[in-house]
Parts: sequence; structure tokens; C-alpha cells
Amino acid sequence: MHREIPVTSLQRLPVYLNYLKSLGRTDGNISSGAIARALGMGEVLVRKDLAYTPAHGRARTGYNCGELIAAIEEYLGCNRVLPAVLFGAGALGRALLSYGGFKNYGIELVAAFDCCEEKTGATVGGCTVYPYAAAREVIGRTGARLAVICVPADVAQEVCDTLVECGIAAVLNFAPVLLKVPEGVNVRNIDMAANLAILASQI
Amino acid sequence: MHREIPVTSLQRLPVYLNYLKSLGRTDGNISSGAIARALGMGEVLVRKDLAYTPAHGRARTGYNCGELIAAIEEYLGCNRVLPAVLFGAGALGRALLSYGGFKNYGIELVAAFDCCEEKTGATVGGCTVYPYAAAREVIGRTGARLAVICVPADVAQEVCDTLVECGIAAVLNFAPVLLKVPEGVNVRNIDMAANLAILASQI
DNA sequence: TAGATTGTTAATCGATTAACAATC
DNA sequence: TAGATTGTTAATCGATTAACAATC
Repeated sequence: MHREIPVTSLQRLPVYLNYLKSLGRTDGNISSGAIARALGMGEVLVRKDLAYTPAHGRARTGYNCGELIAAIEEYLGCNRVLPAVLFGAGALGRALLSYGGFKNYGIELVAAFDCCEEKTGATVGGCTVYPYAAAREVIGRTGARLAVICVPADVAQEVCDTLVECGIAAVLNFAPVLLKVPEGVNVRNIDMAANLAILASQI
Repeated sequence: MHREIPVTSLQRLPVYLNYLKSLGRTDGNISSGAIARALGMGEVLVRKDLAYTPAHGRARTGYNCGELIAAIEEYLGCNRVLPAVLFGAGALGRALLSYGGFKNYGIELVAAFDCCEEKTGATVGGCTVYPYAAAREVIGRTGARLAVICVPADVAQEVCDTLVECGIAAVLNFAPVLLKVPEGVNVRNIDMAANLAILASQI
């Protein structure tokens, strides 16, 4: 029936979701054309993207706002609660632990880890910071399959290897290194400095 | 001669740069094939990407490591120092202010702004935190054309409008909103929660 | 020279856009 | 009904990959 969603489409779903939520109304309809104009994209693209979700538009009227939001949230899995762990309780790590935005997508940071003894034992954003040695036990106990890496670049691969061993299936990596992982483990990289550099080079 | 670089290629240049630097040698040669294997990409793609920079490989020997690093750095403008400002001195903003990685790309955060009076006046990562009212003066004085937005989603557009008025040409936006900007202003978005959600949905 | 590697031109692949029939 | 809008099939566009001549 439907082919698997392309990553490009998947990346746009949270954009639609943010926009729809920002409208602040769950009743009434909205057309793909209206969404497209608001976000500066093609309307066919919007319809194609939404077709991967359980959303179902109606000719002449468009999509019901509330239903559309619910459909995207269901597709992205915002309704279940998925536990995630974070490695590296530095400034960025602690910022992420304090950040409330993950719960909108049904993700909860349940534990943090740091190699530095001074940081372990503390609680940040409701998460206890454990030493690395506790990783296997805590990951096993919480059932986390999702991890965030905020450690310095030179130890990121080592940390990642440990995570994979502990059964982590997906990693959001903030360290500026390309992590080597076995097939079946999914990695997304966010290099904030590189993103700023790309903008700078275009000025 | 050369067409303008596609954004996809531009995004890979920092990846090559990180990898080459991680090798820790500036003498000796490296082939596009070796880079490709290490990073899991096609070797023709690597050569095409590098062809946008001033790098010049030699048949049979490949690229000189030091020259290649220098060429990518030159292309990305890592050698000049470009001033940038940051809006929103919350946990994420402060983490970015303390982060040392921008200087590798010739970018320096020179000032921060926050609407909260309690935060203004402080110094984080060598940056003074100013009130919003000082934006025009400080941006004018520093000559910053690059800005980072770390404010909550509901005020991001407002902050962005101010920035554009102050002559900012490029914005790195961490708020989960699609910013409306006039033509000629470049925006890149980093939605950290959405990135984690994309991974989570694929588990 | 022979062979490895570059740089470039042609082919392929996938994503976006255009066209349009279905339908409310 | 007429017209707006969806969902889908075909066309286009751009990026990646393959093929290959140049060359060190």
C-alpha cells in the first residue's frame, strides 16, 4: 500500500505539527493549500506528507484541525511514553535535561550519565546523574532504547559503543564525530557549530 | 565555472573537516576513496564536494591532508572572525555561550540578550548579557550579521523581527517555530525535540 | 610503463512539482 | 449544480552514482 516514509517527509511532520498547534484551534478545517502557504512549501508536498499519517482529508473542506494534529501525533508516537537516557551532564546535557519539549513527542529523559564524579548523584530536570558504570543496570531497568550523546568528541565513540552494547537502538549525537554503529542502530547528528558555520559561509 | 554549492554538499564539508582533523596529521596524503570508506559515503560524492573548495587532488596520490583541511577551512571561512549574537540566555543559550566549538569555524559569540532583568548584566562564556533594548546599539557596534535564537517559541518571531531590523543576515533558530523573514535573510532551524522524535518514531 | 586516483560527463535514482480525475 | 479540495499518476528537477578519459 504505502511505501515507507522518506526521511525528508518525516522531518517535515514536526513542522506541520508545530504550526497546527500554534493555531490553537482543534475545531474547524484547514486545507493543504493554507498549510503550504503558511510554511512556504508546495501544497501537493503537504498532502503527500500527510498521507503517510492516518490523517484523512475531505474534498472541498480539507482536514479537520484536531483530527490532523491527532493523526500526526499518532504517527510520530507522541502518545506512548518512550524512556530515553542522556550521556554527558555538561552545560548542553543539563540544558536538555531541563528542557520540557521532549514530552510533546512522548519522550521522557529518565536518567543521565557522566564520567565526572563531581556531577554524579545530582538531579537535573528530575533526572538522577549516574556514573558510567551504572549504565547497563539503569538502561536495563528503565528499558530505554533511545539515547542522547552530549559528551566531548573524543569520547563519543567509546560512549556510543557502550550504549550499543546495552541495547540502545537510536542515538541523537551532539558530538562532532561520525559515530560507527552496527547495522540496525539509527543515529542522527546535530552539530551546532557546523550549522552556524554553514550560515556564516553563506553570508 | 563552478555552479553554486548545493546545501547538501555544504552540509557535508564540516563532516569531512572533522574527520580529517581527527586523523591528527597534516602531512601525507589521503584519497577520496579512503575518506568515503571511513564516512560511509560514495567516493565520487566526496570528490565532487571537495571540488567546490579550493582543494586540488593529485591523480595517483590523492589529497594532501594539511592542504585539504586548509582548503575546506578557507571555503567555510574559518580563518576570518565573524561576530555573532545570541538571544535568550536560558539553559540552552548559556550552554552555547560556554561552548568552545564555534571558534573552529571562525565564529565568535560577542554578546547575548535576554528579556529577563535578572539575567542581564551577567557574563557567560565571556559574553555580557544585555537587555533587549540594547540590541540595536550592540549589534551595530559589534557589526554582527549572524544571530542565534534560543528564546521560547512564543516570542521567537518577535525577536527575529527585531534582529532583521537590526540588519542580521542569518539566523540559527532553536525555537520550534518556522520564522517568517524577508528574502535575503537566511534561517536554519534546529528542533532538538523533533530530532529525537524522528529517531523515536523509527524504533 | 602500469596502475591508482582524480575530475568530469552521462546515467540513475529519488524527491518535488504539475496535471487531473474523483468527490464532497 | 458548480467549485474547491483531495489523492494519485505522470513529468520534472536535482542529487547521487556509474563510467571513463586524463594524469601523475
